[in-house]
Amino acid sequence: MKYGNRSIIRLSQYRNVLKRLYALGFLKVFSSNLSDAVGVTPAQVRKDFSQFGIAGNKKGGYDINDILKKMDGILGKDKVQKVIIAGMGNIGSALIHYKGFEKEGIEIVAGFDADPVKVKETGNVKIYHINKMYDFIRDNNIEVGIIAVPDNAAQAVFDIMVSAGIKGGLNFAPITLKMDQGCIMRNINVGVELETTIYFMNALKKQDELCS
Amino acid sequence: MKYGNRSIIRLSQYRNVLKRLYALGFLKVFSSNLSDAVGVTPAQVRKDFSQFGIAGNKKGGYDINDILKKMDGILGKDKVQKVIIAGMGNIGSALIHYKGFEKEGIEIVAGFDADPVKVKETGNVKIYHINKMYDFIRDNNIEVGIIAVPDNAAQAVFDIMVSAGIKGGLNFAPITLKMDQGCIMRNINVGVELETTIYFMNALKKQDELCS
DNA sequence: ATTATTTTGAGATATATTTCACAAAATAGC
DNA sequence: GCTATTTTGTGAAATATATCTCAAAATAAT
Ligand SMILES: NC(=O)c1ccc[n+]([C@@H]2O[C@H](COP(=O)([O-])OP(=O)(O)OC[C@H]3O[C@@H](n4cnc5c(N)ncnc54)[C@H](O)[C@@H]3O)[C@@H](O)[C@H]2O)c1
Ligand SMILES: NC(=O)c1ccc[n+]([C@@H]2O[C@H](COP(=O)([O-])OP(=O)(O)OC[C@H]3O[C@@H](n4cnc5c(N)ncnc54)[C@H](O)[C@@H]3O)[C@@H](O)[C@H]2O)c1
Repeated sequence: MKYGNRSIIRLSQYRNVLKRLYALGFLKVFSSNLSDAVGVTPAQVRKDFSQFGIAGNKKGGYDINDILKKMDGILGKDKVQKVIIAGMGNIGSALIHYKGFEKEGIEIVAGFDADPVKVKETGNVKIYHINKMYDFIRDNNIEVGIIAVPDNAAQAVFDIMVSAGIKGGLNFAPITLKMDQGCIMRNINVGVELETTIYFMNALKKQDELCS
Repeated sequence: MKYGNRSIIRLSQYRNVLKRLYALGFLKVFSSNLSDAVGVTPAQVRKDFSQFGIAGNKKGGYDINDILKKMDGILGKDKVQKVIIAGMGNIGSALIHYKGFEKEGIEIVAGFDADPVKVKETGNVKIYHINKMYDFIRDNNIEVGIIAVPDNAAQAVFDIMVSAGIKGGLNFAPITLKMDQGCIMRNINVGVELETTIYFMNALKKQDELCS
């Protein structure tokens, strides 16, 4: 079964909310509760769930524990996913120090950098020189990589990742990586996000001016 | 004129590529060049451009300088956009130290944090205590804010931002902010992005197994 | 000057995504 | 047990987004 892009994004969001609800002691939830929390319509929630084969109880809503299990299955949350990061600058360090991934079953296992000053092979999560990345990926069967190097280094670093066995991950560099099928990278371009937001802010302002 | 969400995102991407091309001395570009660089189809580029009222020359392609001017107009790049950040932890510091926004006409003018240790009212971009944020936004007519505080503080901090005059920005906290019309926040949820990527990686793997 | 080639521009078509609308099921109240 | 109420589940309709196709324009070649 193949699900839509958007549906999977929302699935992950639903799951985050549900885990919090469950931790608070809640046992069931209505589509309208979830829709409020995630910022979509109730119909969207029900449509998504129906697509995922997640069933509720008419009048009784959905059983949180039940649907969390189903979601974990769909998202492949049965095993911890090991992730590496290339580039230990601003973004790379922020990610490697973030405590929030662990409880999502995502473990950052190592960082890599070309700058010897950044290397730190002691401590909790070790930072190695970039020329050790290929072997590390191979030896530890890493499949997920994060690109946090400057744009001009991104493609080269990514190519090494792929040749070593990386199958996907995130790219923070403001370029579009070239890759073959069989590899899935998602771009996070903060600059573009900001520009886009500012555009829609301006558009909204103009619209308001027209109405008044 | 109202443009689609996706088109504006791509517009910002096209613009990034075009600025690089122009810096390299290129004067014109074909839809297929741009589509390669941004990872879309040439038809998509032309459709977007036609929607934006950006015209090219049949056989000669598009004049980079020309269309950059047009894009700047659409994206409101005539003036520098001042931005503040709430939360000077991992993500907040990464953003405030990033040098790449300036050349996009985006200026991070201040950071704010509840932790007195993080406050640093000397230096290039100053970091103030969060209780100075309201006045700062008011006094400096700031309209764009970035939320980089923990999830449980995000809504409260955002409400202060809005009451002081913020009209939009980015939210890195993994929650959906409640807001009225007239305000546009874009969520950047790294955890969700990673989960989604991993899902599609697994889906791709399963598919490959079937084919082989 | 004529012909061949390239590339845009846009209507038509296809696909993806969201919302609507309401019957059917489950529960609660009396 | 019967009735009223709530909420799901899902086709159908609406909207949004992307691709296809090809005539027309611009240029290059001969
Ligand atoms: N920091 C931000 O807020 C921000 C915002 C938007 C986009 N980005 C993008 O994210 C990426 C990282 O940004 P940053 O601010 O962390 O940059 P940074 O300069 O702080 O860090 C980059 C790190 O990569 C290392 N590096 C350089 N070449 C390398 C190579 N070939 N192999 C391994 N490591 C190498 C550098 O030594 C450095 O430590 C950049 O592409 C940037 O454009 C960052
Ligand atoms: N760092 C990451 O890689 C990452 C990844 C995904 C999501 N996030 C999200 O981004 C946000 C920031 O993450 P982080 O890693 O930078 O966290 P962090 O804990 O490093 O930083 C948070 C900062 O906010 C400050 N703060 C707390 N309450 C505040 C308040 N009421 N007003 C002002 N400041 C306050 C803290 O003092 C701290 O400096 C969080 O919501 C987190 O879930 C971060």
